[in-house]
Amino acid sequence: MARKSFLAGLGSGMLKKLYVEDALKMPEGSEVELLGWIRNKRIHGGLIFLDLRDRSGIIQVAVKRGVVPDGEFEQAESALRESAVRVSGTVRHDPRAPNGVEIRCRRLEVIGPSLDDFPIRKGVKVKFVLDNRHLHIRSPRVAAIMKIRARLLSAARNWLESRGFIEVNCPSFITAAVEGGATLFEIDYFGRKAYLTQSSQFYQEAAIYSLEKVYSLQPSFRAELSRTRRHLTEFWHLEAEMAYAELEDILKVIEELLYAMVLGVYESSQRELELLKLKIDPDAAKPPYPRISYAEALEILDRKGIKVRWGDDFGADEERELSKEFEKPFFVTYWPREAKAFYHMPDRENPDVCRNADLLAPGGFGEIVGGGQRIHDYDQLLERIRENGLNPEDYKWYLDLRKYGSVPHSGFGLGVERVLWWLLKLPHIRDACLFPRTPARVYP
RNA sequence: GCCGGCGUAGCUCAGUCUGGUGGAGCGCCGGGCUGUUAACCCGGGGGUCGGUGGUUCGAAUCCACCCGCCGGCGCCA
Repeated sequence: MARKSFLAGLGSGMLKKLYVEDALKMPEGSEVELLGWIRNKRIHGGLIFLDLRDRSGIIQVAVKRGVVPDGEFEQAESALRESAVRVSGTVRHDPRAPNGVEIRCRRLEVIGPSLDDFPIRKGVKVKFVLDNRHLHIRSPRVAAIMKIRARLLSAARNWLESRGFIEVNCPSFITAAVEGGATLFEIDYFGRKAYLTQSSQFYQEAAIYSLEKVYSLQPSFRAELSRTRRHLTEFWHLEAEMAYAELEDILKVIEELLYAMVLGVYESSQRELELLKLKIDPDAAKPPYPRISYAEALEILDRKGIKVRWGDDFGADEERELSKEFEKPFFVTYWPREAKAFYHMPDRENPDVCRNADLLAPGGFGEIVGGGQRIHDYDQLLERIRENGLNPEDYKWYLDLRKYGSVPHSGFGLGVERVLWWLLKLPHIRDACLFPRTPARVYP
């Protein structure tokens, strides 16, 4: 990398060379220059303590009158929280400093002053934090979650690529529902009705006839007025589809992938997990995962005194109770036809159930992945579309896929924020997003 | 969509039951302070009490409607 960056014209080398976490590890007496933000400040007359934050951590900077030029001392005195500063000085190992290390400042420059008192501080309420999310994301906790999120996705991509899946990018504007009509965001597409996609599944099913094993990672949109800690209106959807694959094949992909994601976070993010006061046990996500059928799930619930009518989906209570029975994520397989979407493949022996599965996380977190085998026969798919009261015209191109060399295939969709929510035991799924979108919130 | 809660200073809240000139802590501003850890001490400014209408001599407070957000359910990843 060229040291003379495009920023060089702005001044004496703005390019950042050192992060706080590195400075914390440097030997006594090292000369350093740090660029960051003032997280907090304590003034004692001729001595000021700054807590300097950057993306990697926080370090105390001691600014003494007489040691730094007077003008710079006064700048430090008047700088409000979250002012951006450049400081240079000497690393001192001092037990009086937090973490035992501080910078004795010799030069200080306010690069970007805070024009107002920074509104985010400890003790603010949920509404205020969410209204000021654009400022709140500066907190070390949010930064840690976002770093982990990036590594989780990176691990997922690496694993899928290593298994021969090819990434595809699918449209977000669509004309027909994948799941059902009620949950689509309708938009005006130059006078025509269009919708925001709720899944890329159908496009991936098309793509397997070209690329055989594909995946995509992009947002899906659900116009559900769901006020719960596990719903977003916009969420990142990791979906994959494989040609020549039946139910059990895709279940193996799901469990291996999830394990790779958990392992990826475990191996890359100990610092962040520590900051979040979390311990991850990768063995608790190690395949194989238990597989219970929908029918078996009903029996378990029945033994616990919870009656579910055959054909009904599980509610929040049922999922929670069921997930208490398992230490690892577990599959609930072979759902009744009437509980699931039309494209799921009915089972050969028992056509009342589908060859599909939901993956539920233990500890009451509920569904994080849904998937299964798709109908690949033209007539069977047409029949199921009609049975569901849908118009085959709306699914013309999707049906077309069954007319030219159709093969058994399976796929799944994984909710990225759901996985993070479960893995990091977050209080709310919105904590897994930089700027969450919920029914009541599209700002900031 | 349904059930519940909340809305008073920049923030966190008290005051509402029982109507009578709006308060505290923190932040901010001014002063002091050379080892703090959410520093501390002294002083100061700061409000359409979510909105509209009503009752009343008088409404943050009582009534009606509306708006916004939070928690849960249903639905889903």
